[in-house]
Order: sequence, then structure tokens, then C-alpha cells
Amino acid sequence: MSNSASTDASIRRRALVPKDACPMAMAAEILGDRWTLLILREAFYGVQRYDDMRADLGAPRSTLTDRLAKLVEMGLLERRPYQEPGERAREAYGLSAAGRDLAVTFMALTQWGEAHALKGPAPVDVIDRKTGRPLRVALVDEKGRPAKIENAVLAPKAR
Amino acid sequence: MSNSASTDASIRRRALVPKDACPMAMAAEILGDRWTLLILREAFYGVQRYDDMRADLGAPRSTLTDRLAKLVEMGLLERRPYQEPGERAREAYGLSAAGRDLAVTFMALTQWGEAHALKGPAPVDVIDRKTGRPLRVALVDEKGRPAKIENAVLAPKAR
DNA sequence: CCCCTGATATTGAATTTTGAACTCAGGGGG
DNA sequence: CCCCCTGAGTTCAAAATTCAATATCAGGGG
Repeated sequence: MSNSASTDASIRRRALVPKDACPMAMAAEILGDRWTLLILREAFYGVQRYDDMRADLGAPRSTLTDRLAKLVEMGLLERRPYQEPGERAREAYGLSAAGRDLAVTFMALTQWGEAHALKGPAPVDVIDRKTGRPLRVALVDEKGRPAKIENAVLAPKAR
Repeated sequence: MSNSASTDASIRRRALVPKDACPMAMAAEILGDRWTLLILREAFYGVQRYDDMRADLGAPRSTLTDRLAKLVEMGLLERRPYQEPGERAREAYGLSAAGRDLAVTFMALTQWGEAHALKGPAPVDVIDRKTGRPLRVALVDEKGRPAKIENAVLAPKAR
């Protein structure tokens, strides 16, 4: 993936889209925090309770509380009341629709992490519940045909 | 995308993979920082010079220096000497192979950002240089056939 | 009443980030 | 020689955030 203006030999280059109008930059402002990413990971694994998240992540209490509140406020997580037998009512945290829409992103991150961080396969697969086949994230064109990342270039939208 | 053990009605749930063995968590440790994401975005837009990045991002100098050094150390960016006419030798920062492998992730993030942050289309497209067709990130099975995220479930790998 | 678990808040120390200023490095020009 | 310039990096102190330890609160049960 490269900028299609790369025939310009100058080393000086500014981003094609200013930060304030760039969806990628805006997403980075929301997601650019370690604990935020780790909490969303927990949510994708189906972990919903504060104490379970804390046990899995080793997050400081006030940091976890803060980030969960922010994720709820931003609309990525939602609070869900629950009550276990013999216990009082509490609230769990589940992915909202906007949060669930990050699934592909988190899968892509996982694929990258397998190659470059863990340097080996993850102990879990994502499979298609209907077909049983393993799934991954890839680049496709508008007809769903596979494409190669090496052929991908950025271009201003036709207007 | 859900955990395939979701037939278990208990609200108590721990992540299927411990944080230390999870490629997603490991990637989050590397990428879970606002400036890091914004700098990588710059790199994907082809921006390589310190001063261009600083102008685009408004990053404090010491923060930009720090993150660039870390990205080089982690192997996502590499330093490239350059010299403009009438100027001295300097160093630019370009994506390494590992950095380029984040392209799909950053495209996925962009797609999410379009829907949930910017709430409209980005002013640029990613297109296939060979076909001219716009490209996007999607879920596919191992034969490249499209799959639906709603059918995606996590499952332990067969062993 | 007490105990328990689980969620949130508080406090102070430690760490990180930031804005402002400074430094350094080469090339060019007078 | 000196000065200027741009660009990259450093330093410093103030501001902000994070973190560990502790405190508080909330219901259910005994």
C-alpha cells in the first residue's frame, strides 16, 4: 500500500488527508491506548465482568474503571445488569454494535501479532460457524475478489 | 465473532488465551499508544521526514523523537539516509517489512473510523494499481471465499 | 451485627507527556 | 572568518497520567 503520487521523487511528503479529516487518525485517537486495546480484547473473548477482566489483565483498579467508563461513554461498550443467584445486582460490560464492528480490525491485529509479536500461531482459530472453515482477514475488491496488498495504492477519491 | 463456548450460561468468563500467549495482546503492547498509531499512519501516507510528521501531527518534539526511536528499535520503521541538494545528509523513517504488514490492520481501522468516528467516507480510496478497483478489508475463508463476521466464532485449535 | 465479594474512589508517589527553550549540525552566503 | 538557516534532537520544569495501596460502598448471607 503506497501513495499513488510516489512518482514525485521528493522526500518531502505530507499526508494526503489532514489528521482532523482522517478516519484512521480519528480511530487512533479513540483506540490509541494500551489498556483500551486490552479491554476490547477481553470483550471479544466474551469476558464481561470487571473482576474477570482485572484478573486476566492485571490492570490497576482505577485505570480499569476509568477506561471502562470511557469505552461506555464512547459507545464501544455497553453496561449490562446481571445478577448471580445469592448475589446482588451488578453490571457487566459487553461490546456495543460499534465495538463489534472492530472485530475485523482485531482479527487483523491478531494476524499481525502472530507473525511479528508471538512469531507463531495463536492457540485459537476464528472459524465460520456455518462451514467450520477457518477465517482470516484479507484484501478484496468490490466484487469480493482477492487482491494483493502489494498492488494497493492510495488515491484521492474521484469527485 | 463470539466465543464458541457461549452455550455456557455463566456470566463469569475468562479469556480463552492468557495475555502472555495472545498475539492480539502482544500487538496491543506494541501498538497501544496514540502517537505510535499516528506516526505509523504518517508512514503509510508516505511521510518520512521528522519535520513533515511533526507538521502533520502537531507532536511534541521529544515525544516524536522517542516514539520514532522505539518504532525503529521494535523493527516497524527503519532509518533511511537522505540528502537534498544543497543540504546535509539526514535520516528519514520508512516502514520496514513488519511495518508494512500492518497495512491490512490500518485499512481495517480506517474502515471502522469511517463508520464510527468520521461517520462518512474518507477523502481517499485504496485502489488496486493493476485493476483500478477500490479495495477493502474483509473476512475470507482459506479458499478466499467471503465470509460473514456474524458467523465467526473463536475456537481452540484442533491438536 | 459481621463477613464476603466485587466495584469504585482516593491519595500520594512515580512516571510520562508537554511546551518552551536550547543545542547541534552542515550547507550556503557575505 | 562569521552569520543565517533549516531540521533534528535534547533539556527542563510544569502539567497530566498512571499506579500501588488503601478506603469506601453495596447488597446478600449467616
